[in-house]
Amino acid sequence: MHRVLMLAFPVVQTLDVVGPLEVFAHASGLAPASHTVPYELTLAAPEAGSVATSCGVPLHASHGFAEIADPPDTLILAGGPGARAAARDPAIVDEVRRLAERAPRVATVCTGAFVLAATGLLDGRRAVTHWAHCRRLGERFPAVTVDPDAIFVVDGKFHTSAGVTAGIDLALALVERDHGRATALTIARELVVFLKRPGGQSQFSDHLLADGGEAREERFHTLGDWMRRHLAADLSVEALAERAAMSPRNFARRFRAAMGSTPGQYVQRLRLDAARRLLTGGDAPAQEIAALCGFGTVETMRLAFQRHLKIAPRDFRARFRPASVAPSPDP
DNA sequence: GTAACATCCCGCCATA
DNA sequence: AATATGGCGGGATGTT
Repeated sequence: MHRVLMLAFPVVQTLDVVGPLEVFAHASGLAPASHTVPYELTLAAPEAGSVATSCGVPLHASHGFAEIADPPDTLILAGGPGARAAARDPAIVDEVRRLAERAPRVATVCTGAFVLAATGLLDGRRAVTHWAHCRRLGERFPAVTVDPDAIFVVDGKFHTSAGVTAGIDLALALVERDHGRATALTIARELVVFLKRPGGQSQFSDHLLADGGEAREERFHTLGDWMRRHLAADLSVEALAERAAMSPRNFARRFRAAMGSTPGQYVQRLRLDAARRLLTGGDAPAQEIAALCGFGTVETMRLAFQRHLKIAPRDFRARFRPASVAPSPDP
């Protein structure tokens, strides 16, 4: 059993936390062996109560770092709003160093690189972080060589990655090393389609986590959280604007600036996300799933799947259902 | 597959 | 003067 531990500072529902974890979670679901699961996932945060496990992957949440006795096989440091602050907290940095020194493999996503750099373990090594923070990383940690153009950088056992999609790429690379190219490609096929438009240009790109969202735009992130839990509600721009006490025009504009995608795109993504989890995670009828996720009809859901994933919900369920539930997997 | 219909969302500009 | 906001038009996109 390969243990993967992700540390987040703190956990919010951001893609740099969920994305890489989902890669490993799907790898677990695709395990051909019947008894062993290739990855055991744990998510931890420095403050009790800040762990969110609602992202649809099986997580064993633990609070605080000090109680984690044994270093994992792979240690991942997530980025996000609190990462740069965590890098200034000596207690947190000490705990991270203790784990990172002994873990055979260490990876960072986005601004998670700041925490790793603060431990001193990156001194004399090459690294990368989110493009908007590369300069700051180099200034704050002069002993680290920052490569601003890289998507992800591997130096010894240390892996650093740029933005959100880069974190997913990095996780895929680790899975590929562990289980081969075929497994990694199968996972990529499922995940990557969510991040690309049919034409190939990036739809939900790195600036989802761009700097602006550190505290000033907190309201949009909490709204996004509410939306995730109320997919069947009216999530039109007009309704959301009213909830945020803004005019529709201004709401749409500022939502885009804060979240990196337009309200409509964001809603669509949340609904597809929830639907594909319900499809692969249980056997509820499509009609029920469509209703739960806020698709007016099963036909609407079908079109949305077809448009964004190039596959019908029925086929999606058949293809990605975990091995333990599948009738008979064919090679 | 098509068509009618609804909603989204971005540029432009006036206003605060 | 400079910036944020709100209304409008209408092509693009999504829904039924």
